Amino acid sequence: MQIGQVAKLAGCTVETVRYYEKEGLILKAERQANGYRHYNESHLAQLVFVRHCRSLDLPLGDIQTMQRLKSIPEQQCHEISELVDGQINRIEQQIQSLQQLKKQLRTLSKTCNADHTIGDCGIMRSLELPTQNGQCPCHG
Amino acid sequence: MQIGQVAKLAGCTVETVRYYEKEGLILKAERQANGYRHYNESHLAQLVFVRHCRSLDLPLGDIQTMQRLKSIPEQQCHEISELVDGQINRIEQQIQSLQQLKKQLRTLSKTCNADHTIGDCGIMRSLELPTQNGQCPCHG
DNA sequence: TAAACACCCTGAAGTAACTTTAGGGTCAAG
DNA sequence: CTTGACCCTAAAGTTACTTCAGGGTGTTTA
Repeated sequence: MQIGQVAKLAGCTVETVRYYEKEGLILKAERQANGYRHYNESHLAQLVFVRHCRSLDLPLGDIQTMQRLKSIPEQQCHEISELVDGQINRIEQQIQSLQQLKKQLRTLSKTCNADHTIGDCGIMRSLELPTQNGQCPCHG
Repeated sequence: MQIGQVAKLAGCTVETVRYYEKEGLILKAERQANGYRHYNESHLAQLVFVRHCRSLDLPLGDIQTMQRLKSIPEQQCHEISELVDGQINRIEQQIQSLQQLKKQLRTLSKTCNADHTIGDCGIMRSLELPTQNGQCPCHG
């Protein structure tokens, strides 16, 4: 199969497939006589694996590690769960900081609750204050 | 004041200050005889404004717009709240997708709850499945 | 007086994971 | 024989900085 088909089956673009090949995340495709890349089932499996990991936002470096581990199936698997758990922790931290951001933005938004001019706008006034020492409503 | 001081007061690095100048987010600093940048209170105010916006993760483009608006204080301020509300929406979407990610990762993590080898690891097996049509536990 | 040290300068490259652009070749159908 | 759908490469762009290489300035201290 050609790159367009393998990309479609894996749910990504052809550019992404070429990018993964260049970065060594999937094996280099064989070439047809005309120079087009040719893919088989095992290429597709690799690509599906990478995309599955990326759908969980695992970094490409972690995916490389996963693939290395996959090639030694007799080894104990704790490294795998460590990678996944590490990702869970990162995601949780991101959620926390986004929730704080949202709270701050909501507070800020409320300082402009009426129809008025920019010169009188509470949002603008707040943004002119430093974020330290609780001088502004959002970081108060 | 010199760049190191203004950076310290605004809570960022000198590199960031130079970067903002290059990008036109703050006015170009005057230069001393030795070529060092020289800052006054209004430079500091600009920098504080930019850093305040950035602490809310507003994109630099939005901050540019904010500054343009600040220069026409007689205009109605709805554009300001639109920018802030747009940011709130983006943040909320990010939180949503991160929470889904977390759920998927938790589900995945549970498929490896015992001491075993990589060849038998439920995580690895799940990652080999495509994410569409609920064939894997995490995207089921 | 010279060395050490804390500042400052520029321009370019690096970061993550792609995406976009520019410029072009291949192949089947009409 | 041209149109349209495919494929190719290399390089630059995306975001908001950070890091690096290489070098100047200014004060203090031995």
